[in-house]
Amino acid sequence: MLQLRCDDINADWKERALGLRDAVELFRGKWKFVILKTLAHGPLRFKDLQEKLNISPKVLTRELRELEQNLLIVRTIRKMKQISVEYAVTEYARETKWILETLISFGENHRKKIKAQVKA
Amino acid sequence: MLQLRCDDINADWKERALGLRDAVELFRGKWKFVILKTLAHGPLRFKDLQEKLNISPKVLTRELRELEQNLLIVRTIRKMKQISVEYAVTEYARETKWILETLISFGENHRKKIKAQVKA
DNA sequence: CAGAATCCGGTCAGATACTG
DNA sequence: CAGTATCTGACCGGATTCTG
Repeated sequence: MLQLRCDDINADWKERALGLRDAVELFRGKWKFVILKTLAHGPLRFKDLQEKLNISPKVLTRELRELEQNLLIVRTIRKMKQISVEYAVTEYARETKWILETLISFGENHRKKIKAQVKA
Repeated sequence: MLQLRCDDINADWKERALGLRDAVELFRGKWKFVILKTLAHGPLRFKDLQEKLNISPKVLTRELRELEQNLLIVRTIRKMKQISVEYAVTEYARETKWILETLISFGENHRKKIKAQVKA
């Protein structure tokens, strides 16, 4: 929790900034969106993801953990001859699709605007 | 531009991921939202911002530059006895308010969901 | 005043090698 | 197979000092 000073009349939106950060962090970084999209076609194992995305195991592990903690994917272990771990998107992840779409279209428009400005 | 492999049927959303990144980066970090909110009350000089936010000059400079490049603020130099540089939010910044609000409320809901899950 | 330069500790993405 | 361990180099936020 951020410590606020007495003369700080902005306490309310400093709290709101935390909500913003949560949302931003959720889809931040190079991989989260890509992983979600890849799993949208159907569940995949660790190895499959690694090969499809060309990502190092350490990074993949961390990204998967974060997505799991945010309830966007589920991790299920299958005891075969060889251990197999399957990752799948959750219903909640599908419910978040709208905000992803919102962000993407906003981002694309924004990019256009910046480009136009640079030329002008 | 990302290089895509032949077997890659996902070229379209790899491009869309760029839009997402633009949007996410726009309000990322510790300061951008706070600066925008602070300037929403009216233009301020570098020094004012520095004192209000208790931020180091290097970081403040970088954040202001990024916001300026993204057309969210404008920088105007006033030649007084002492040089004075004023920063103000743009109309475009006001137009982006809706997406900030969207992200914030989504983030707050998400936070609640995660907390509830942890307890359960 | 507005910032640039420098130094710092921490985190991040990635490559690589190794383990149960 | 599904990761962990280790090391790297880049970047981030910050403190401090210096300059036009």
